[in-house]
Amino acid sequence: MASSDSSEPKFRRRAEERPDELLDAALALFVEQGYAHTSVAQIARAAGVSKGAVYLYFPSKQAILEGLVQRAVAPVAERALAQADFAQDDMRATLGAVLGVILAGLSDPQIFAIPKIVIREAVVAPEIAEMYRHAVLDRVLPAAIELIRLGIAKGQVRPVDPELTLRTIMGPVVLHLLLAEVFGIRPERGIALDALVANHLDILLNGLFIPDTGTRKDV
Amino acid sequence: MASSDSSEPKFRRRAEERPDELLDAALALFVEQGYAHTSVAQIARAAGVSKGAVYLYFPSKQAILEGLVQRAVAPVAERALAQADFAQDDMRATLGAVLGVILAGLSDPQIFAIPKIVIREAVVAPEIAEMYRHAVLDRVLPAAIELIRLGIAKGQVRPVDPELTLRTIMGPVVLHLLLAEVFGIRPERGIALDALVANHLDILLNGLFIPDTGTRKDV
Amino acid sequence: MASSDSSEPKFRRRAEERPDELLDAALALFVEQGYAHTSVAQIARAAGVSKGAVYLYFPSKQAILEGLVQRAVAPVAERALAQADFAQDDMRATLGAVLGVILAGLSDPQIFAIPKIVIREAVVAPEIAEMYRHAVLDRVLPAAIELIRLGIAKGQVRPVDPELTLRTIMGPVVLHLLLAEVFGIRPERGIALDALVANHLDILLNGLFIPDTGTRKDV
Amino acid sequence: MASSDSSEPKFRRRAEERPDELLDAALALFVEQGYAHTSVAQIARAAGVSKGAVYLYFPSKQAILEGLVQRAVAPVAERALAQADFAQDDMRATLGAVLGVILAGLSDPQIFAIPKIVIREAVVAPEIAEMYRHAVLDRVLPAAIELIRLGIAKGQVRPVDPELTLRTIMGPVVLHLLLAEVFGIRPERGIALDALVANHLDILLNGLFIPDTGTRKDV
DNA sequence: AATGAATGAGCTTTCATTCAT
DNA sequence: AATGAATGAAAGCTCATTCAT
Repeated sequence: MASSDSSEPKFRRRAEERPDELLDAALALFVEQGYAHTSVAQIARAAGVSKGAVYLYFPSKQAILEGLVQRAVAPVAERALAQADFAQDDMRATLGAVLGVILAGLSDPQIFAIPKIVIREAVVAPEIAEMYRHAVLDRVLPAAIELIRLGIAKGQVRPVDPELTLRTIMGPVVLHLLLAEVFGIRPERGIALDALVANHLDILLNGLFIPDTGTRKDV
Repeated sequence: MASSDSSEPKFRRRAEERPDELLDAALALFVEQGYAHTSVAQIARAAGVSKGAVYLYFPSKQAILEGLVQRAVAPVAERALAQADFAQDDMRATLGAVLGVILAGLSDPQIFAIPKIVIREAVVAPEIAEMYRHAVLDRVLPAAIELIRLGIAKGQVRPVDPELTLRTIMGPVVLHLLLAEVFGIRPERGIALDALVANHLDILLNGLFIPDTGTRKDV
Repeated sequence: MASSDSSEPKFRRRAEERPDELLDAALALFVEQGYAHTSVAQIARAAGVSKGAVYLYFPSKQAILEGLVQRAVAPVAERALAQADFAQDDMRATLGAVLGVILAGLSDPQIFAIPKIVIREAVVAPEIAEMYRHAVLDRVLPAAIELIRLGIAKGQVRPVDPELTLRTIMGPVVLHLLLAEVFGIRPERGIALDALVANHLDILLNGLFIPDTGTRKDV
Repeated sequence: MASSDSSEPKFRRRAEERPDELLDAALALFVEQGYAHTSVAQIARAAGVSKGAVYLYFPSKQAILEGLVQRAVAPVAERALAQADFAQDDMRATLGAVLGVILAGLSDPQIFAIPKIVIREAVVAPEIAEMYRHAVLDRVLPAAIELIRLGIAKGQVRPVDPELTLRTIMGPVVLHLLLAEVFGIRPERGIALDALVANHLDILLNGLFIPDTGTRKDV
């Protein structure tokens, strides 16, 4: 406006850091108490600001949740897509890698909290589920399905239904975390994600059953 | 207003059936709007009683939810355990039967609603998750695990980790329903539960991959 | 309730009187502080109930204002229309009667408060002005205009524009009250509504000016 | 702030014009949304300054409103008094001229907005009504009353009550604008201020009624 | 002279729960 | 056994005003 010195980044109070601080505070509270039972006042208090200040950065409580999803979502989508790219060589190695990345992501409670909250709120705030779907699922799932399809085309994977097989591949991970996080049901050795993946991959590779006639690959 | 609709005989209404009617009303509303966004007044109205009457049968709103879970939980446990009992003969047939029963149950929205609500409220009301766990999971899961263990012992199942393998068996079903119900993501042909189970069993039976050396059993 | 004596009007807590009590309390506060500066809590306190109880009878704060307008409006419209009916005989007597009724109504602060509030809120809540217009103005003004038209047809009134003349007839009353109520500007003798009407009618009857050539009716 | 002689070449913005720009912005917003529903932030934004800057020129939001009234008030009083001065010759012409000026003024929405706002806020901020009264009404009304008194003394006006007659003269204009601006009630031909004044003057000159014995002056 | 981040009191509204009837 | 009027403690959100920069 005036004339010259406008290019310098003004030392704004905390304007830069505040949104992230608020998201951090909100995430912790949402994880602990759920979205509905967390008040904006609590978030403000936890972030060390006044109630009104929250509305300087987010127009509504729901926008905080949306911001949370957005922030958590971008890196996951990036990483997952990256995995899909170098996927062309060995199907089995790729599968292990992808599952590993996803597990690593989801096993961070800070990140796993997001889909958990999204599932919680989906009934009542469908636009949040929608957002999550657009930002995560609609990117990751088709890529994964394509991967399976590719494996079939290359003769590495049996001619299964790619869409349904995706559920067979990913479902155990989801259930594992669901049982552990929501109901506190964990295998004896603890969450042991690597063991889960190993066991799961073993079955995917070799099937679950021992054939009646013994021409099958050993285990 | 007062004293008009006295056409109905002032027979005492069935106090016995009231709790069930209230649970029915509550379930429908919880499914549609979620627990938090359903008011006691709505439940009362839907059940055709006054707000105060609700508190004659349930000491609190949460008690309604608990009652709901209790009621839904018993038959499921019964049925699942029944399946596990006659399971000893053919592992593969049994697996198909068990998955079929579970799918049939969960694909009824009225029943699937219960675990969905439980997951929603578990964060804030751990005693509900606890109850569900005790009444359903702690009965069904060990039985299923035992089943797998038995299969291994009988030489029908490969020597996998039974606990983790349970997740491989059930996970796809859970994920399938989660994607469909929460995010509206369904395979092209619709929910198609039988197709899911068929594809899943196929993989469990034959593995996902085509072995490099082709001595594998045909399908 | 119990068994037989249901013909008796139940002694509901105060359900019958409450709305009126709330409106009374609201009116007093609106008059004193204006609509915007009166909180629902104040209304509740003034009516001797809890804040929540207000919402048992009115769905919103604005609904209270609307209820106020409705309640004040009906009798005024009735009375004014009644005046218009017996109007056929003597134009001048009728005019005095009508103005008298309106003045009597408006000079009751409880009633005058309503249009004052309506005018205040019209900018921001047009639906309130709309309601007032429908309920009062659209009934009273056309009737008055018709009265003037009739007087012209019967040769009692000079061939003036009825619509505009209505403003000449009623305007002084409105201005009188506006000056008195809003600015505290009153004639020396006080509000003196009868004196205002008398002076106004005198001018309407005899004109304001003395004609240059003196063939005019004496005063 | 800094040390003593810091001769910065920064171009000072026109601090002189700021208050007026703020008043312009505030007026436009007040007209559109009302005082209560206009935020200081909106005014600042509309005037192209920061929220904080507003408080450099006005100590409070209400002070803006007061400034608005002050600014609008002076010219009106000037003009009206000017009219009253050259009024001594012909009563009727003068009356027409004065009403014309007032109408012209009030029919400018920018100017009419001021008394409208004053009326709106008078209940809650009596000092604003007070100010308006002192600056406008207490100057204009006595002058007008004196004019009428003079007319009576000169034998041009019938011996009416000057104070009350003022209401007869001005009331129709006020009512006309009130009906039009607040309730959207306009004569068929539109606001037609000149027609209103013509019709009104006609009645003031010739009375409303046709005398029973017909010795009256023609029009 | 100017900014805009920050405050905090206050608003309307909702609702699980109580209790006089 | 049943009612529904009444309560009161939050909740989300707004905004005039202050003040560090």
